[in-house]
Amino acid sequence: MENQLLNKLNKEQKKAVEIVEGPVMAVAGAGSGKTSVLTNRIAYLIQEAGVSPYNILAITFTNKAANEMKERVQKLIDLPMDNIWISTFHSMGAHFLRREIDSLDYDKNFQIVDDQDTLNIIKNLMKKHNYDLNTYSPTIISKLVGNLKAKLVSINHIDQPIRSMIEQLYPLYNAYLKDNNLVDFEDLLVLTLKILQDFSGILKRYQEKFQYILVDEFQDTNNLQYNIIYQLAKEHRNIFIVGDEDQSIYAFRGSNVGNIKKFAKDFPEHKKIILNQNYRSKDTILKAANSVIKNNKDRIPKDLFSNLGSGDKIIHYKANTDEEEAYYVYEQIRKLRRENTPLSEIVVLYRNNAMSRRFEDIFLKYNLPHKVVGNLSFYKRKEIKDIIAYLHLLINSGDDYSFSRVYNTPKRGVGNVSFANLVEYAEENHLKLFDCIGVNHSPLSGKAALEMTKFRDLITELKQGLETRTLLDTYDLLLDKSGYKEMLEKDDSTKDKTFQSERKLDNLEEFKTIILEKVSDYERDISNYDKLATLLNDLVLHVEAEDNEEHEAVSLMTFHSAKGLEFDIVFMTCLEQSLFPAIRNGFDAANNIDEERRLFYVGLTRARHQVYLTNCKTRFMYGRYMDNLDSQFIDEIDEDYLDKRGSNHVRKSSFERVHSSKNRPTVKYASYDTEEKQIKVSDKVNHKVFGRGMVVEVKGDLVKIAFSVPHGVKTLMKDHPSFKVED
DNA sequence: CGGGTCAGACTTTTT
DNA sequence: GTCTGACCCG
Repeated sequence: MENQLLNKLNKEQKKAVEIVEGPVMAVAGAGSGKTSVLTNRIAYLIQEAGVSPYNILAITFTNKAANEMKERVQKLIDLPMDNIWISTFHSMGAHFLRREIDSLDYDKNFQIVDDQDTLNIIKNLMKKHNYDLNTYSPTIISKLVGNLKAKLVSINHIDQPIRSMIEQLYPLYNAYLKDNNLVDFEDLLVLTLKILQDFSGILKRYQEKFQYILVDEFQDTNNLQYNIIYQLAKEHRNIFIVGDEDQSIYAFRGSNVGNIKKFAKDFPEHKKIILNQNYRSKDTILKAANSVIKNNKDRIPKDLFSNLGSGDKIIHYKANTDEEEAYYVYEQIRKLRRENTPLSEIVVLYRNNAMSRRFEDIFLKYNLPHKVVGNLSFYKRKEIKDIIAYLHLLINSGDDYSFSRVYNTPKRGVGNVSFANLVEYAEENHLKLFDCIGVNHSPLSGKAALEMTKFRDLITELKQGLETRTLLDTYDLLLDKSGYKEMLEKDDSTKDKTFQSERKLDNLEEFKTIILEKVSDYERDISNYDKLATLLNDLVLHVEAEDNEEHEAVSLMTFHSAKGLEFDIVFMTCLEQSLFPAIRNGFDAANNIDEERRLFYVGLTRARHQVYLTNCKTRFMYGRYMDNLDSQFIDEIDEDYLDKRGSNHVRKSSFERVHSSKNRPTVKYASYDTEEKQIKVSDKVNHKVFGRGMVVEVKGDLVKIAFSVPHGVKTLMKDHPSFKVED
């Protein structure tokens, strides 16, 4: 049967689904139906080719994508697919290690630590070994350690004196992890690869298991991930990769577009399929996007096209101030809403999270429903991490890392001195911290000893009662008896604090929902202990509980988080040189610009119907005013596809193109200012330092401006860049 | 030991 | 402008 799995696909897409055997590389442009291809291919493998789900490994970039893919495949076929592995690299690593890590002499119940934990561990190690935290930034050190581990950088490339300190610290860090049975995010990949490389028996087993491998977003894989895939696929060679070099936006965290070329070399017999018919955007948008992306060097030319009609030009609006920019966006959205565009089909994109505030303020002020996507993760909040640490202690009281996090949260009157004594005692006697409480010759005395004993008894009690209570009851009891809840409830010294405490209490309540949702996914007949252990494991990997709130609201997010999404209307905001492209002092400028350009391209290609580009002349940010040039990317869009609006159009002739070779941060005043407005009495101005004021006198080149208290009347040069006349 | 104050930072992000 | 973290003092 020429079946349903294929009949909605075009010729190239069909090919990508039907070639079952051997390596296949699909170059899939934005909006070319990549997800359909992947899901249909998995369904095809199972239903048509008769491959067992057990033999399939599909790797996606995020957990969200993995869940979506599972759902979509399940909709396509009737067969059960419980034992299929559709996951991210990291959760795959976690699964794999749970089964195989004992070959490296770790315990199978290892705990995964996240970046924040890593940073804390490194900070503590640095303190312990008397490194000055001001001379060496723990953040940078932990980044370097991570890079070192992922083999992104060799120790030889690190300059002295940091190099020798890392040479000392790196082994200590690894030893700390291993001693405490901890595994960091990097380890999930590093150790997986190590096992695959060092234990041929294990490798063979997994090669046999994963006879069919699919990898999404291949341009975002790093070298470690590539090698894992290579090891698994090199025998059966049924590997299917999808990628688009133009959408590679994660080089800053180690992804390597070069892996696409590497694949071509390692699997020379591969078939290549190019998907460049776009089913998302109007043609004007695609042409604009093509005109921008073609400026990238070392790129295989590829133009997207669509049959969805040409559509309207891209609108560029340049405002005077950031506030005005946000207001413009609001006004346009209001207009769109009147024309019946659903708010959920509108997105506002910005380069970094700090830029969301202006839009939030205005939207809030005018009551426009909106949601800010992906700011700070729920799981990174202090109260959540604390409570998770408590739960870890219930699983394993010898978890010194969790112990140090919460032994004195809430305050139990156990300070640094007592804790240091405890640590020393534990080290001398080769004991876990928890087991040093209440022993003979205890290192603790007085209040500290008493409080720690209570703490120990609480954990022990809850641990023993784990199977006799429901997990929720245990959780409630924990919040209650640990004093954590009380700490937040009584915390009312200032109004602001009360508000924050309430939010924290809310979050802790919300955590119950997560427990319920996650646990309901697990098999019924496993013990509470196992449920809790699995839950904690899932949480570190940020396996999100489903978000069911499909509010009718405008989305606000960074360009990065928009990847993989699509909207009718896209606002690309804050498009100013040095903000986007974001220019970071010094390194690797040329490559950076290319990556920034890809990010811009990703932004454009999110839109189905209409793109708005906005920016402003003077932006107030980080407590400073700055005047930047227009983003060079606006200028790279072919003029035919651009509609310039607002009183501040940039005249192209005077537009100073900023080439990558001379990219200095342009926190200076734009040279292409619009038609000179003659300043006159009663004009309102906005001054960098003095704020708003009004012109009271014009005399030759000088003006007198009245500012509000405490500044008063100032005499200034007429066209001094420190102030602007407001419209 | 804990609260209060002041200096410094401040892309992007998933796991 | 806002948050975090180091440090000082009661």
